[in-house]
Amino acid sequence: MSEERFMDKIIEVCLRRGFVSPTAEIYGGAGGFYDYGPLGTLMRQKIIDLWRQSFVLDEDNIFEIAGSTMLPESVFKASGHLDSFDDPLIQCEKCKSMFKADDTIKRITGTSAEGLSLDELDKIIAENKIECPSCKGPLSKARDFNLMFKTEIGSTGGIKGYLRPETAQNIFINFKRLANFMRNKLPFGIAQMGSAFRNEISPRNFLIRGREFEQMEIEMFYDPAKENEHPRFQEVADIEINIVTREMQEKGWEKLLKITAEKAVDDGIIPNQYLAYYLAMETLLLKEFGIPEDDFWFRHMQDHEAPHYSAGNFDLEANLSIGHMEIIGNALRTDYDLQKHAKATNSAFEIVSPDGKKIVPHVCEPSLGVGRIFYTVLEKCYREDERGWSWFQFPPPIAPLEVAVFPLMKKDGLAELAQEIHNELKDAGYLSYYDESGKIGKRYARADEIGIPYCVTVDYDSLKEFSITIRDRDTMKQIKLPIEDLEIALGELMDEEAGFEEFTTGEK
RNA sequence: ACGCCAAUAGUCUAGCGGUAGGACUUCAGCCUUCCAAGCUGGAAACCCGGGUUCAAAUCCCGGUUGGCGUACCA
Repeated sequence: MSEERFMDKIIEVCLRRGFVSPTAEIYGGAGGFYDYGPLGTLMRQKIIDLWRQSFVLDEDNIFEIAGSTMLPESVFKASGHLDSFDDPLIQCEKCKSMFKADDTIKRITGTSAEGLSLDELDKIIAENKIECPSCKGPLSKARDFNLMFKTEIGSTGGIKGYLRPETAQNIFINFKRLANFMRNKLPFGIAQMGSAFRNEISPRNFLIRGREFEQMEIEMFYDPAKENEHPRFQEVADIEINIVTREMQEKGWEKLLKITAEKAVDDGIIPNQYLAYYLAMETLLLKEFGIPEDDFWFRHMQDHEAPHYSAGNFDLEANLSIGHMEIIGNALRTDYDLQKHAKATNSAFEIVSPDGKKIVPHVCEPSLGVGRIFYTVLEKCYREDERGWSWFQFPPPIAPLEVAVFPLMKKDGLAELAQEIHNELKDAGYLSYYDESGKIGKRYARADEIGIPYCVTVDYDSLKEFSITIRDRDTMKQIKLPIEDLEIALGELMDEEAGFEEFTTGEK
């Protein structure tokens, strides 16, 4: 029997407390699909909102769109996804290795087998007596191996459609309109948040690899001749980021390279300012989410690991209980996609610069996985200590519920006053939760378990002298305040303008 | 995708041919003047389909889902 995985503890809380559950569970489920429950939805939204604030709304030259998840085949023909996603595969019956059928045939016979049907491929393999390239075992029949979900558009099925395997293509195919909207002035960025779909062979590891996943993405278009003139680079120049270079990977690394964004660009470790800008921004965002800075880093992907469109990826990997997992992809897509779509539609995807030069912009793409970040937050915020129950140390800005209001007991008018305070907090915009059942200690435990940062307790002093008590989730310490100061104090605590310590030492 | 293993209330689990049991949770009430598991009562489960059998949660077959290993993850 294997011992309990850390992930199982996280999954157990997720199921029990309404964070995440499998889709279509009552019908046996559907592998690789998950539903966010009541608390999960609240926290997911906060994660998205924080990304949106710092990556989109705070920028003057970035706007967000919401594109369709279904796109016609022509898009993926042009983008290269059909070629690299839709492969006939053969598997060795003996060693179970899988190979691309056409590649294997070409290697053995020297003639191209691209675009042949499965039957034709099988025929060639049989005629040439091709065996497993690694163990000489017998090969299975060729199987279509389609990583994209395919369907037909329209009742007669005249047009093939696919669920998008990445959100990015919506932006590229809207480029002309978007460039016009952005008044044809580089640099500009288009953001998008939404679902993408990949029909994974075997989805595993909960939210880490599902068949539907959400991405928060920006396509940042810039003039390649000005790749080191990001308008706001100076604001992040001094941010220290963790890097694992290709060289470090070859030697086997133990320590992360910690380097400022500016120095990394100057030293040629990160190819340009646009990419470095986002590595710094992501570092800041993940720290805001409560992920310790030593638990994630940017790994310069080896050439063979990078996607077909990428001229260099620095993927953010997190140190999770199940190993090092890619949480964010950062790609330099160059002008690959725009050129492909321009060619396929027989048009030009260009921006005319002030000096009259025609430029096909290059693209820097930070692509953040919502579910993966969500899961990483759960793992990194999970706590077990002497208090006897598990709890989540969510940073207040992403806590699914922000404050819980309890009457010490439900008699003597305490419940009524507590309910009133709860309603006022809701009116003031807090995600407040009211609970009067059972003993107070149990209610604290319940609140801790789902990471509510502050509990407000109404006791007999509240009736006598209009005071309440705020309990801090992290320290279990309490402070007593006049009721009228509650909203302001909570505001400062939630925005992390004031620490709980300042209140307890009487500085506030 | 292949191989091995597994699936019982919301959660964790006992049972392994003949009335499905516990713990936690939850609900109603009692108790309770600040950190879960005090009392009473209630609700709640054998993954799906087929087969064997007088009788299947239990045995067999298929599927689904999950874990591990290999593979895959542009």
